[in-house]
Amino acid sequence: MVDLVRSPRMAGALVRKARLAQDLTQKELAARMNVRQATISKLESGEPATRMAVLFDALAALGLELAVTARDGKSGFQDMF
Amino acid sequence: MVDLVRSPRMAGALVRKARLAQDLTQKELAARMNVRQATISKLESGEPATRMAVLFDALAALGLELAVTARDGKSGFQDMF
DNA sequence: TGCTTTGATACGCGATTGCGTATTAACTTG
DNA sequence: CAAGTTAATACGCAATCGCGTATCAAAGCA
Repeated sequence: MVDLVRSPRMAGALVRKARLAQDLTQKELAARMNVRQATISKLESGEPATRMAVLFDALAALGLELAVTARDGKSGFQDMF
Repeated sequence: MVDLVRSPRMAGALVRKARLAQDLTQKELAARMNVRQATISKLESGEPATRMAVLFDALAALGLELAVTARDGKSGFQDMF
């Protein structure tokens, strides 16, 4: 299951999905990142003005990371093999 | 060549690399995204407080997108095959 | 040697962030 | 049912965004 992330909304949805999959509350995730629960709430809601750092911190706290791919798949992951 | 993006700095470096690979100036990329050249400059410098939307817009303007992967590679792209 | 292009940086501005703290609605559960 | 949990939302605050506009050094080129 590869999740594409093309927008703040998709990023928020993904963070929420990953958080729930790991049985974490917003408060617990927030604690790991040293941010407030309210910040997680906004991040998950897809707030476009959320700071980039918050997203990366959340992904790191969830054991995830992002990889860049070309939109048409013409390059990028090809090079893995 | 798989580019991992784990931080604002990596994101900035990647945007710059992709932009230059496409022979674009900061001004041209900025025009495509309807932001100022100065905003691109800050994005590429790795400013952590840059808005998420700016990053996604830049990637879209460059024909790129992000895919989520687990940090240990235990899941995610495995599912592609 | 100029002239242009590129990218970093600045000022004032309005908007919005995340913070600390707190409240509240919707659930869950004993 | 009462108590607790979870997540959305709010207020005042300091900080910083991106905007419009602009400047300037470095580099490229005529």
